[in-house]
Amino acid sequence: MNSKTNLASVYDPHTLEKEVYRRWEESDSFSPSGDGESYCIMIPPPNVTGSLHMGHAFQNTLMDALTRFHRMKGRKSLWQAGSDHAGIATQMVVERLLLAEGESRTELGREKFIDKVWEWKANSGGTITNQLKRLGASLDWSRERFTMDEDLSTAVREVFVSLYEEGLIYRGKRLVNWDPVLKTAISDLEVISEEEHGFLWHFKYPISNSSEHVVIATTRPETMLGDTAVAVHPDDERYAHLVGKTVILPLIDREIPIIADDYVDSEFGTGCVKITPAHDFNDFAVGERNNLEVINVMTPEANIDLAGTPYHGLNRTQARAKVLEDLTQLDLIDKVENHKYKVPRGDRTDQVIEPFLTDQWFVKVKPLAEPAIEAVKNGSIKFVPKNWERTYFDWMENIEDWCISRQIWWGHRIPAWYDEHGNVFVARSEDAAMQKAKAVHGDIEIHLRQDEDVLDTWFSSALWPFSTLGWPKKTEELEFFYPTNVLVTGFDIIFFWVARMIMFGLKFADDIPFHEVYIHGLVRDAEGQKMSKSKGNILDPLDLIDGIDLENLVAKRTRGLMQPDLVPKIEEATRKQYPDGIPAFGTDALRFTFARLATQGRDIRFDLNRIEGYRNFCNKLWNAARFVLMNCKGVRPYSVDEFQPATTAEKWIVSKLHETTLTIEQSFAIYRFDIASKHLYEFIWDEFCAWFIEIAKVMLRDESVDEQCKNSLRKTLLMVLDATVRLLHPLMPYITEEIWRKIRAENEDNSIMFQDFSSDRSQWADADERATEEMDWMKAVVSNVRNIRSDMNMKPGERVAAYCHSNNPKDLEYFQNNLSCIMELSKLKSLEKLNDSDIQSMNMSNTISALINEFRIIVPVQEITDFDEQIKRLEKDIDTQTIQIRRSNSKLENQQFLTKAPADIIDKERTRLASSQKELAELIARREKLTEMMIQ
RNA sequence: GGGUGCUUAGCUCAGUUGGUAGAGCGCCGCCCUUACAAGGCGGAGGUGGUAGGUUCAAUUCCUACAGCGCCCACCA
Repeated sequence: MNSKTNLASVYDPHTLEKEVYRRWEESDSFSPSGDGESYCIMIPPPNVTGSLHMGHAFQNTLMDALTRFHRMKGRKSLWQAGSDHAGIATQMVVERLLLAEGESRTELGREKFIDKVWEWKANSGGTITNQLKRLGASLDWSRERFTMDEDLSTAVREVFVSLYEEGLIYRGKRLVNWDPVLKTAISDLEVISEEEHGFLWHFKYPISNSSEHVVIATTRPETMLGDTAVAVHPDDERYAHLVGKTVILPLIDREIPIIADDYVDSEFGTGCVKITPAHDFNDFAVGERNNLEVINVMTPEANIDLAGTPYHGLNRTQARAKVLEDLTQLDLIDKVENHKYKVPRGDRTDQVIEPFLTDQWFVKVKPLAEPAIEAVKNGSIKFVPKNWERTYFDWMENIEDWCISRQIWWGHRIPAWYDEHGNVFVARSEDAAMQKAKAVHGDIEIHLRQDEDVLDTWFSSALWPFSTLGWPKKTEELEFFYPTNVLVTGFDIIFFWVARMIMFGLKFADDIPFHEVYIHGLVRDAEGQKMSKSKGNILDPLDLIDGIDLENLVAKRTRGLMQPDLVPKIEEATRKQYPDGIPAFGTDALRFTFARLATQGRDIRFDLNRIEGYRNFCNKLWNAARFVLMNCKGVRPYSVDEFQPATTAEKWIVSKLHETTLTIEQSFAIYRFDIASKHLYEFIWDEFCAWFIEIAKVMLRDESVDEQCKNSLRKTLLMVLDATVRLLHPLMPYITEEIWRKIRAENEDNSIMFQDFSSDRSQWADADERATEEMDWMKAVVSNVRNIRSDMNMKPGERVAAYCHSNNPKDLEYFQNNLSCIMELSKLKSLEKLNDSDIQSMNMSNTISALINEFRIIVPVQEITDFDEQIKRLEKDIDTQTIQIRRSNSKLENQQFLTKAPADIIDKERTRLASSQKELAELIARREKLTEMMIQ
């Protein structure tokens, strides 16, 4: 019996959490159940190569809280699990592993390499999903999906073919962002441009048949090998006479025209620009306008590809050096200036990206973007916080076609087949392509070759909200859960993912993919730095849950660094910051910390002090539960109907509970996890523990309190604890499950996960005003006595006698009702009520008194040693009140204020003035008293 | 260059229809009181980035400026 109803004496999250999660999983608690309205969240599928970082932990805590909240509210809830094949990232990981074993991707060949990737996925791909379980994530694992699953691949082909047939996917030779290390095209979004130091070189290009030359400026000397024109602004009078003439391109001796084009900024450099259409996006556009030749001078590796020249085979750096050297020899360098400019680098490789002319597949995005813009404009989809909508519009309204082909192997292969003549057949399968081919060629033998490229990973991600639910099949799940309720994600993938899901959802699933988009901030370290491996400031959420010793932490932070020379610095910083490693805080504390920090529109700084505080909060709750369970043995869990609070304190705590419940429900509805967690914390710690339990202790111990009343108290203790853990469950699933199961120990198999989040207790709110007034009065009396005690340096345990006086009937009633609580909570030996004549005759020297409304409480004191300090403190309070009175007076004397301010504000000001005056009188009296005592 | 966010107690941050400010941690003092020292009680600490404006009244609305940050953009 005891083991069943008692909680372990020490809060130990570690064993508790594993056991609880195991039970949930075994009882299949995460699948949608019940017959309520649908609630659905799609997990942003983590990369299959990933491991859980703080961002994931934060984001998934919020999603889990939402899912649990709505599940408890009775909705049939699905949190869809799954992961993303992450084309480039995964290919790089597996390639690196192969390399370590002495194998290479190219030697292995496409088929075998892909087999290797699947093999790797089977062995190591589940890391992050297992880590999510440690977070308490109630994802429906039975529905777990992978973007390369057969069903999802079918969806990808379906979408591709449909778009192609509609003319919204096309293939073409375009200048694209080319990563020369990966040797693939990447999208605009995958290019990160950062300002770097460089030079602006001024070259002299000789004018044909003339001794003159023009001076052009460039940051990329090596691309001059591919120049096909020099351009000036049409209105630039300095060069007007040159337009139409030609220059001889140095080193190559190619004759190229001088043209006029608006693109040129006359103010910049010399006002003459070299035009290299094959290696610059702007120049490409200029070339198209002016019918310039497009000369590619680079290989896919970004080496110079000019057979017969001395530059052939040189890489970019070498080529630049040689071009500069050769031009110097020819005295064609006019000058060199320092120059800051933006260098585009690939987000995966950090290598300089080249504009490169290749055949690629593109999505024509504008027609898709229009309805997607409209969906947000008309409020069908709401961003939270709303200001992200502007970011969304800015991008969507200026959207460029999306390059979706990638020259890698791991991914969805493009469903396009070519015959020997270069005809392309886009179809859902090779057979279907063959049929299309035969329709063209007749029934002859045709050899089809599938396109080598795969699709951008984000292409399949864009389908995630409906492909995971079975689309293109019309499944029940699709019907029931789509559109989903909310997407929880970071601002960094609004363009990559959110926008594309909206476009594709509207296009193919005939509806928006989600009603709301909750954008959360970035998790940074305690100093506000972005967490990154190379900074060595990464916190692993699992280390916060389980704890980690210093040596392991150092090892973890310094292992596998891209720049090994950073090791000593990182080690030193880590040893300094965590001399004792990181203690175990437990999942609930971590989750609560995230919730508490999740303020809107702001990044969050993760500070260990914060999580420690919330670990303490878990401990507080744990011990409060222990107290309740210990004192309520044999008390049957109440039902709402039979609940009838007997005492004022009960009425008060129940109305507080009701108030808290409402706040939390409202907060969840607007994604204010910070507000919800704040109110939970305050209710539990400052109301339930600090006052109600303390009152209950007094009354349960008080022999004059009858048994019926005590039983009512016990029921209320249990009832409030029960209700509280349910309110807390979405944020702290483990500890609340454990406590709740002890409360409801009669039913082993049940889980808090499926209990009502809150019952309708609105009828209890009626009790609150009276009860709250009385409780506030009692708290004020106790606080005042405590204050006097502390000021007078009385020992906390020392019982003192006290007296009180009031002629107000209400005070006297409250006094009667709360006598034992006041005495116990303020550690009084006695509390004698004085009448008017007692007060008159009483020797008030050596006493300190306080006034609560009209209720005066008088505490005799001895042995005051620090009069000066006490008087100084009083004088400060006197000053404060004096200033307040002056301020109130000046307001109340201001005719403008009296005529223009609303009546309630004026009343409030009058009340404030009155209470300040009363307070001031008290303070002055106390000061007089002290002065008097000091003189004695 | 365009956009956007932030600037409130030592630190990290709250403050939703304008009525002069709160929390956690830290700090100071007293306590191991039978749920909890991962605790209890009490306390100190803020000219709300700067300068104007609107208003009886501004942390809250408007303008300008400063500092920090982020996003977007084709200036060689």
